[in-house]
Amino acid sequence: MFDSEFERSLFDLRRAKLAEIEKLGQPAYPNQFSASHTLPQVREQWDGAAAEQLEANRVTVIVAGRIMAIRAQGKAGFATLQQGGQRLQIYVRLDAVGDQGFALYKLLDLGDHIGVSGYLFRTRTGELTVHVETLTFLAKAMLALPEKFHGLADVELRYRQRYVDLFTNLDSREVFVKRAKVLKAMRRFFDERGYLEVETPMMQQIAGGAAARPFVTHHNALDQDLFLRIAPELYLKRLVVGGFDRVYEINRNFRNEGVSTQHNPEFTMLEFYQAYANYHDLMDLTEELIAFVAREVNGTTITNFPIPKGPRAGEIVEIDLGKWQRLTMREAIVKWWWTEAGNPPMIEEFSSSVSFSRIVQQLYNVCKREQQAVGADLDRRPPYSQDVERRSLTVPAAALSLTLRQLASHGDSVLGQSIATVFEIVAEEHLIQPTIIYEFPTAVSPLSKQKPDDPEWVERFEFYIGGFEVGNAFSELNDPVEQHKRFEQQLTAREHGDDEAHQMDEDYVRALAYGLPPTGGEGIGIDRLVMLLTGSKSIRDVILFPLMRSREQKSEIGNQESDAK
RNA sequence: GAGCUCGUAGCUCAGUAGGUAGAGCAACGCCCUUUUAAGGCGUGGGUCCUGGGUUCGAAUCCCAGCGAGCUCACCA
Repeated sequence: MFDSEFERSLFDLRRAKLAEIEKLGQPAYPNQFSASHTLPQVREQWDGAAAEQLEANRVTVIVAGRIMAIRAQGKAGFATLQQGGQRLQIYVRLDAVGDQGFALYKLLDLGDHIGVSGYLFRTRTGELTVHVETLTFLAKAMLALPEKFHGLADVELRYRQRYVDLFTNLDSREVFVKRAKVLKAMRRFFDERGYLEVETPMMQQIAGGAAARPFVTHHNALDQDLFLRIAPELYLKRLVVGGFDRVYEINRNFRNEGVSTQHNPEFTMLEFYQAYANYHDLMDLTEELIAFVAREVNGTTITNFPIPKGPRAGEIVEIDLGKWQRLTMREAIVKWWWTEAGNPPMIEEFSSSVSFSRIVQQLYNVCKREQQAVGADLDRRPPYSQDVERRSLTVPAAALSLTLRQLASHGDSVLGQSIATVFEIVAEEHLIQPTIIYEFPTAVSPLSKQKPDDPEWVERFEFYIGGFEVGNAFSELNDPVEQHKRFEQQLTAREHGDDEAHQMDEDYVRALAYGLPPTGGEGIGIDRLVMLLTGSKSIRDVILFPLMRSREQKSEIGNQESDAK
């Protein structure tokens, strides 16, 4: 518990002060305090009250809070209490609180919790202040608070000791208040539209519904391995089969992958399903939902957001969550086609691996030329921010080169994957303003329904904001025979080394065999949406306790107990 | 998994032509009855992330490790 001798001796000192406080007749750890107002209530009600008004009609309040600043001044003194994210100053003077009360005041430290009763007034400088008449000790801070002006700035400490971050950095607290509002707004949105909120298994025997590697755990009594879910999708659709036409679930998914400013191994996802709807209905619903949540949380659809990745990383852009554009994946590739690569591809060229190879080759040639122009030593890719002009071509070059080889050896079976790769390379960085990208290759969408007129493409869309994907939706594949076939294709991919390929789920296919009505379903990354709405540049800033590598624990408090006697 | 950057007092940070460490806040003592990053006088507090190496001498230079941030890869 203690990081140093400094902390250990401070702890001892505070214990001694606690003993002194008890001698004054105040319990060291009282178990209750009845306040008349919270600090936010006091501020709301009397922030506008003038000094004369408070003098004429004396207002007595009983409030509690944590001491965030304390300034003793001889036989009087001030302190600033904090509660509910707000602050209120108190004024303590010997002739008002008496010897015992003032003795207690002198034993108080930064971080202590106290209760006071007294009347409101304004100081010379006009600050609303409680003129204290009685002081009640509530709990002691046994450790030193961070520096009062800068707060806790070390990001590692802010994540590991979030409890300190939350009361020292009120901006941090505000993010999580907003996060709660996001969840509340979403529930309201779906509840009002007749969706049923449900909870499906987090521990699953087959981790399905997404392409990702799962965490494995074990049930002792059943002696059976289980997976933490990577998505609730397959269970939610079973519920639609069961007759719950509209369901949603907001809960954690777990994916055994790296961490980044947009990824945490456990993250919160909203998934919802609506019978008799298709992906076009969901596009409308998505635009409505995001704008609704933005207005509920921020009062506006405008948000200022620091772009977290890509060539414009760090740039703060104004995003209007009420204004959307829609493009097919193929249209997006054409729209953001590199001008250096010549004329953009024609739609027909996406339909065979031979013609698509030529498209990929054109992009790859640009990378080669640029690399040669910059210099042959460009094996290592310069950071985006230092070389925006060059479009930082080594990584795209590597991906494009791999794609070319795959197309050459596997032909049409990797066409879908290749198109998705090209989309990410040319288009993703441009998707700052809300954009729906629809029509995905069937090969990368094992759970989506094909377009009636073109079985190589599915009725699926993803939406992008701020340069990253926020949600994913599709018309659900409800043909059990086709679903079984898609699972088998995934198994083949798995055998070829794709350990993120979907597993076979026979029971899910059986559920479909009972008849899933035409259904649209969608998943939205809540953490990312919260980032957008709070202007946070890292997902860790919107997760209370992000995953951190474990650290050695130091001496325990129990040891200190015995030492202190 | 890779690259770049960082790690000095409880906190926020100084300190490189290599000479065994400083400031502010916090703490402790004293003064001060309208202050607010209160003020004044005084005091204590550091395995300079860890382990090696170079050197007469390392917070500083080199190597390895640990932790973190960022960028990238993977994904939502």
